[in-house]
Amino acid sequence: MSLLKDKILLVATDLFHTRGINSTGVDTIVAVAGTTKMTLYKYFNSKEQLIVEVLQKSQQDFQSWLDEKLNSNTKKPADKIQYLFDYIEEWVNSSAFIGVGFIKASAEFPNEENAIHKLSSQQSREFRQFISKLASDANIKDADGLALQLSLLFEGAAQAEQMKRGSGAIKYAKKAAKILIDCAIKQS
Amino acid sequence: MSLLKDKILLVATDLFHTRGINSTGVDTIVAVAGTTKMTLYKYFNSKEQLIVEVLQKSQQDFQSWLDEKLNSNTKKPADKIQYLFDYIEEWVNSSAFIGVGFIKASAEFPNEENAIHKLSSQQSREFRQFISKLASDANIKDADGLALQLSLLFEGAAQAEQMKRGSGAIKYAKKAAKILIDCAIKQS
DNA sequence: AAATTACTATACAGAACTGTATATATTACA
DNA sequence: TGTAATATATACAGTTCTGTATAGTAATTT
Repeated sequence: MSLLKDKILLVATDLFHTRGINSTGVDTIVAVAGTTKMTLYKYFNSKEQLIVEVLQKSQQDFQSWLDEKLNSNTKKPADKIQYLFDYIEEWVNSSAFIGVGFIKASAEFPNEENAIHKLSSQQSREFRQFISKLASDANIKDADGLALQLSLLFEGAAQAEQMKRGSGAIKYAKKAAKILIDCAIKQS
Repeated sequence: MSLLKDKILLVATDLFHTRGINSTGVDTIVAVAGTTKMTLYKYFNSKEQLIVEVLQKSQQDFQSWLDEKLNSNTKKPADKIQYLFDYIEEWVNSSAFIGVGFIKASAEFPNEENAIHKLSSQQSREFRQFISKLASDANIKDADGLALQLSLLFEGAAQAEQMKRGSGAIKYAKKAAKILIDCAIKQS
């Protein structure tokens, strides 16, 4: 993988989050990345393709980080869901946090037929399925239902952080998550 | 209030939700509204002003509708919070529902210094305060905490509906809300 | 030394955007 | 009938946007 391609992806990710996707032109991206449009269009055949790769990389990076955190925890797999929001809180409160890509992208591309919207929607669904697996590993009966509820808290908290950085929403999301998990366990 | 101004607001609201704010030009708005740019710029001195008025009207309409629903319920004021998500569900599932304006706007204008972002953030805060009042009317101790949690569910569900219309997320948000409210009452 | 590869520099086509200028038509009212 | 207000039609200035064309530079490989 080229250094410049990485740099462009990095810069685009940051600019898309801080200024918005549609409000960020490729001219700005290459200027900040210290390269030219010719190079950008060598690695990405369109701005849409760049957006797609930014979204994919963002989600992969988050999932990898979260997987590692959950696996480095030596407790039983069935306990992982108990720690999910602790790690999400750590992630949201880290200085590197700039938002959840698929949430912003789905707002900027609301048409359900749009490729970027479809990708966002898929990423949201995959993350919910990931939570659902944690829930079923914990022998929770309505794993899908709990996963949906937790994903709402997650997306709501990310939304709140986007509106006001340092809102502290994630702290209350974590509390709510613990309550909902306890409740789901009791019914299993 | 002019009929044409109303028509422009109505059309802009719809287009902003279905195509995105930045992706909707004023030319498109006036074409769909059946008027001209000269008229649009007579009633709104800039596109930004139009966006602001669209957001304000959307939120006012929703709050009025919700207030009326809650007040037409003859039960004690202290019980209102129990019915909040029933009405939110009704609203989300209605055919008129096209999304929550301030959620989308804050995604398209992520800069916290931006006027539209500030308005979105304020509307989100005001809605949370509205829930908080319902909670304190119900003698809930940590009214602000519960209100924050419920607003996360609300915004998360609206987000989910935006990603996939008819996702059913609101049903599970309602269930989660009832659990969180019960839990908050027990601690009061 | 020649050729290939990676990148830069710059200009531009073509489209879309916000906002305005100018002139004209319609309607209401005195 | 005359005047004012309201809306239309149309053109355009000026900017920004994506994507490409063309030419040149720098480094490495054969």
